[in-house]
Amino acid sequence: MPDQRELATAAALALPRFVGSTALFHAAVAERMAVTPTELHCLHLLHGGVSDSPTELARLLGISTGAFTRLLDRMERHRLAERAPDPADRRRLVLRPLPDRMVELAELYAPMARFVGERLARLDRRQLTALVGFLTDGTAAAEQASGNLPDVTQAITS
Amino acid sequence: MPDQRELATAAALALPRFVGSTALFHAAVAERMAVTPTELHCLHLLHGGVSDSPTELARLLGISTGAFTRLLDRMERHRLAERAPDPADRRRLVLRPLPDRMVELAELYAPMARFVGERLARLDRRQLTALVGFLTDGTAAAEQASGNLPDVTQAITS
DNA sequence: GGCAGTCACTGCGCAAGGCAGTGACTGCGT
DNA sequence: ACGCAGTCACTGCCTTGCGCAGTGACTGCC
Repeated sequence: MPDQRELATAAALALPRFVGSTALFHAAVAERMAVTPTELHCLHLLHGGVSDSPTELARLLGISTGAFTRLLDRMERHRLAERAPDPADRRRLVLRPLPDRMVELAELYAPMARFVGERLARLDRRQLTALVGFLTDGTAAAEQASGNLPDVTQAITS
Repeated sequence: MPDQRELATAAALALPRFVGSTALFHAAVAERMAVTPTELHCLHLLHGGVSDSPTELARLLGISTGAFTRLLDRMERHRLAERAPDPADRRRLVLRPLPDRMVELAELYAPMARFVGERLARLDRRQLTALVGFLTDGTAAAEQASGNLPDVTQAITS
């Protein structure tokens, strides 16, 4: 019977592996759809309503706006998304996800979606709250940490 | 006050964002160390004792063995790891992580490590158990699903 | 003792992405 | 009103990580 401390250590070790294997799964799905992982990632952001702005999406994907233009070219060619003019600002674009290949996508994600669904259904309120809190705060922490990495040339700020 | 169902939905939505932002954070750390994200990922697997075999690591990283050879070249050049002959099988190699840049790495990870540590310390046993279970089972599910994706050409298996 | 299988490795080609520059457009300042 | 700095998506050019297919070295099974 593991104590609190051992559990925390186990969680800290399991976390990076989970992220790694999940990323690999995404890559496998992308390959099956004859699409790059970045395209798939962008499609998720688009479909999730996170943003529809090229510049913002490029930032979230961690690529330059130049690279994002080609990414969009590919996504249109693969019928994943489409460009639309922004009536409020003629410099900008508004991106829209296309439903074309969503069925295919949902099918590929089905096993994982089922796993997540079943696993979450087994948790009680307190456990779910903890999980959601950890994930959302972790997302914010990761985003903030990405843009504000400590200076490795300095000594450790004990 | 969200009910069980809303919490599960929130978790399902928060999960991919967490994975995405974490991957982006890793990429930022890698860039700071003048190293590719794949090198960093490999170093983690190596340092975590997951495996020290080139073929196995290539599989875990999702790249070919040929690409892994160049990856190793870079990692040796960057003083992240080194090759060593396997005395039991002269075809094989045994890889060893080098401690050289570990301090730098730990420093870059410090903010996230601190966040994770603090967040986990706030959870009770039941919550931690749920989190660890979700992560470990999720890792296994993702690995299995990667190698066994459903066939999208077939009709939906209602 | 031969032989299929596996190991790390290599030449070649591809394509995703960075960088720097471009034209179109915006809104602020005077 | 008008210029001007800033921002938008976009475009050549280049680098580079990776896949593919083939190679020599080595293993263990008949």
